[in-house]
Amino acid sequence: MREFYTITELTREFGVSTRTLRFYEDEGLIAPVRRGRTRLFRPGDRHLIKQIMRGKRLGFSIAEIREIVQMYKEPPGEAGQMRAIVDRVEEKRAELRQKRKDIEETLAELDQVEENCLNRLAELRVAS
Amino acid sequence: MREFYTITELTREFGVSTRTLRFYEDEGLIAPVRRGRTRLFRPGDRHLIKQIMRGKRLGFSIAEIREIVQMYKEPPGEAGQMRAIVDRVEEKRAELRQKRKDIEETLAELDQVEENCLNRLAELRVAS
DNA sequence: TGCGCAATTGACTTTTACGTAAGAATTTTT
DNA sequence: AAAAATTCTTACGTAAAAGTCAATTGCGCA
Repeated sequence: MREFYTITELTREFGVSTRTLRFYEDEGLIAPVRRGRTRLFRPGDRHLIKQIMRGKRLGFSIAEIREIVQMYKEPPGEAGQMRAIVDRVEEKRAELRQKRKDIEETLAELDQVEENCLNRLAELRVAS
Repeated sequence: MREFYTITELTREFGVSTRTLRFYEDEGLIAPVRRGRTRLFRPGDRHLIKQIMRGKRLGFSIAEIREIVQMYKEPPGEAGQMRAIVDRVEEKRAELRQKRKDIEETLAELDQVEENCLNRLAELRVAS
């Protein structure tokens, strides 16, 4: 695994602009190290960006994505903190399950649309 | 099934404002009938709103949602049109499958987070 | 050492998806 | 009928998530 990535390498890989990655840094989602003023992205940063993109595809806001990635990296703390995290994890899971249900329903309706189209095509073939 | 719903009935059911429903009408997502100037929403409109909310939860933009609901109601046309719709349906399905994959991955990572927390809690209990 | 390219910061702009407020018209309630 | 509530249109405002532009800065290299 490579030690560092430049910002443009990652913009190409993920199909985003440099502005976007810098914006995510401003927002506290990633924290690449610097050589002088130039950002150097490590594999960990790259993986974080992957998680951010996933969150974006699922329609989570930056704030929500921040919450999620913070859960990933929360250091082992005391019991109360642990329980709080477990609770927040369960909340997010509930949201994700809702989204999954929404997807299944939408897929089912699209199946219906396709079937109607194919039936219609069959009719046209008979009629002609 | 009721014949008509008022705008506030639906705002309460779906947890949105009247502004939002009027906005969706401006955007061509719904087209309630009128009695005078007042909007009357039929069951079909209500169902459309349900689909819109699903789209929103999945992070689709208004433009994307418009595309989807238009596929639902496209009237039976000629063969070329049918094939075009089938293609667009397949595109949307691909997007939805990607989202579903994103959900599975996120759920798996959240499971991991929870497990770490529970392990940590167990450790704390032993140590005390 | 001078050139060009990539990277940086900062400021301003844009788009999306509504929120909010004003004022008039209708409808409903008392 | 008068008061209260709902709805309407129109218009301006705003937060989030970047896009765009300008003015540097620094690195690789011929």
